[in-house]
Amino acid sequence: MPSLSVTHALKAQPGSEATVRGWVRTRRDSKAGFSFIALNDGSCFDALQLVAPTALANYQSEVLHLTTGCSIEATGTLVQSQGKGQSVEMQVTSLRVLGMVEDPDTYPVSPKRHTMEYLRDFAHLRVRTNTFGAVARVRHCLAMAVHRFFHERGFFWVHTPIITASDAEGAGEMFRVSTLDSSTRPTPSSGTGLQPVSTPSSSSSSSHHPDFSQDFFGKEAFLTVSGQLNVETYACALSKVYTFGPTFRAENSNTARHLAEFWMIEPEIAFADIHDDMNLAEEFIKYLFKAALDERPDDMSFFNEHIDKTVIETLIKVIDSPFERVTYTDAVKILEQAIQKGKKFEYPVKWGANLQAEHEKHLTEEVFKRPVIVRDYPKEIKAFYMRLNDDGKTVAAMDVLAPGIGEIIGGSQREERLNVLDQRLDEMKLPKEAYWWYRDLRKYGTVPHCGFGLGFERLILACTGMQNIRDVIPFPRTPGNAKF
RNA sequence: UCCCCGAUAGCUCAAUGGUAGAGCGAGCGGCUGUUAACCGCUAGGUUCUAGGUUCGAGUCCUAGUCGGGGAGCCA
Repeated sequence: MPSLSVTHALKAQPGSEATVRGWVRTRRDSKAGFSFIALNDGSCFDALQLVAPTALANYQSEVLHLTTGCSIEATGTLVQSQGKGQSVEMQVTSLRVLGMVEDPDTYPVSPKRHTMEYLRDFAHLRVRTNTFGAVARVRHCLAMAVHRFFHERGFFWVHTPIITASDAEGAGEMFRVSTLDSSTRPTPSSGTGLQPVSTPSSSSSSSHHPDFSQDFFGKEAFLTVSGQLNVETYACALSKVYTFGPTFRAENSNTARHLAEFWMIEPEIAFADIHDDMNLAEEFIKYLFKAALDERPDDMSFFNEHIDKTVIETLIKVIDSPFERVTYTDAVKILEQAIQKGKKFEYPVKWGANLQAEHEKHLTEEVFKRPVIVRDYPKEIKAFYMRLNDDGKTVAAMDVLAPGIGEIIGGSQREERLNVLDQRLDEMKLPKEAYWWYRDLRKYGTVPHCGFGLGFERLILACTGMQNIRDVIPFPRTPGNAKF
C-alpha cells in the first residue's frame, strides 16, 4: 500500500489504493452513512476529502470525535468525487487516529477567521492555516529559485560568516556576540537593555569597559549585518558569487518591513558596472516572480483571492514590463514638478537629502506604477565603498523600489580605485587599518565590480501580497519579541 | 526611538457614567454527497495592570504593560 502525500493523492489514478497522513481541517457528518473529513498535510494548498463510512470499526468511538487539528492516517481507494468542489476523494477503508486534540475549545487555530496579530502569538500552530501554509511553500519555492537562478548563470554560493569580529562592517547597529558574563550584562542603570551596540568604537565610551581581549574571540565580535565585504573577496577571485543567509540588525525598528533577524541575498559580480548590476537585479526579480506563479499556482491563487486581489496581476505586470530607471537627480526633478502641480509631501524634496518613503512611494506607485531603479545618489548619503562617479558628487548606487513594498534592493558599483577609496574612508573618518584586507583587493589586481542586497522577506511580501514581514518568516524576531 | 489609535467571552467586536451583549468558534441535538454547510439549545467574563475621581466606572483622569497604524533607520 503506497503512502502518498496529499498533493500526489490528488493526482493519483482513480481506483488506486493508498495511505495518507495529515491533520484534520474540518469534519462534516452525513446521515447518508459517512463523514467527510478534509485532510491537509501541507504538501499542497488543497486538502484531500476523505469519505469515512459508518462501517469503520472506530467510527462511533473515534471518527465522530475528530476535530480540527487531529492527526490521522487513512487508507482507502482514491476515486473520482461524487460531489462538487473536488475532483478526487478517498473512500476510506481504515482510519487510525495518531493524535487527538485534547480539548477542542482550547485549540488556538479553530476553523474560523483569525487575525494575523492573533496568529502571531501561536507561531507554532499558525502554519496549519491556509495563509501560513501557503507562505511557507512560496518561501521555499523562492529560496530554491534563488539558488537555481544563480547556479544556472555560473554564480557560486559563498557562505560568509555569521559572526564577524572584523570591526569593520560599517554603519548599522549590531548584536554583540560574547561569552563574557557580568561585564556584558546590562547594569540596573543602563535602561531597558534594548540599546544596541551602535558602532564598535562608540562602545568604548560606555560606563563599563568589558575587556574584550578576554572574550572568546579575543576582540569584540558581532552578528553580521551584511556579508558584502566578505563576499567581495570571493567575487575578486571567482567572478560571480552570491550569499544567501541570515542577517542581523539591532535597530529598534518597529515597522511591518523590518526584522532583527532576516535573510538576505547578496550577489557580487566582477568585471561589471552599475548597469550590469541593475540588469541583474531586474532579471533576478522577474525570474523569482515567475517561479512563484509557475510553481505555486495553488498558493498564489489563494493569495490573490484572500490576501491581495491584485497580486497576480501585479506580478505579471512586473515580469512583462521593463523596470523604470531614473537618476536620483531626475527623481528629485520629478518630485519637484509634482509639488508644483500641487502634490503635498510631509518632508521637503531637496537634492542632497535622502528620498523619504513618501517620495519613493510617489515615484513607484503614482508616477511610474511599476518597479523603479533610482541610481547615482549624492555621495554624502551613501556608504564609503560605493564608486564615485565622474561628477565627483554622486556615487554609483542604486535602489530598486517596488510598489507597495518600498525599497526591496539596495546595491552599488564598488569603488575599485585604492586612492579614491582611501579618500572616501578619510572623509568618513573610518580607520583604514581596519579595512586592510578590503583595501588589499584594490592593491592586488583590482577590478570593477558591483553587487546588491535583496531582503528575502521583502521579496516574499511583494510576491504574496502579505502586509507584515512578521508573517512571512516562521518565527519573527523583532524588538521585544524572540518568542518560540 | 517619535506621533496617533486601541486593549471587554476562545476569536472579532458592541454597550449615553446606572443590570455585561452579538456574530463566529466550542459542546450537545437535528438535518444534509457535505465542503466558510444549515437549524435549535447550552456553556463561556477579576472588562490588560496599578492607582485616582464619583453615590455609582467597561465608560472619566494618571502611570505602566502589550498590540496596531504611520514615521525614522534600512533589506
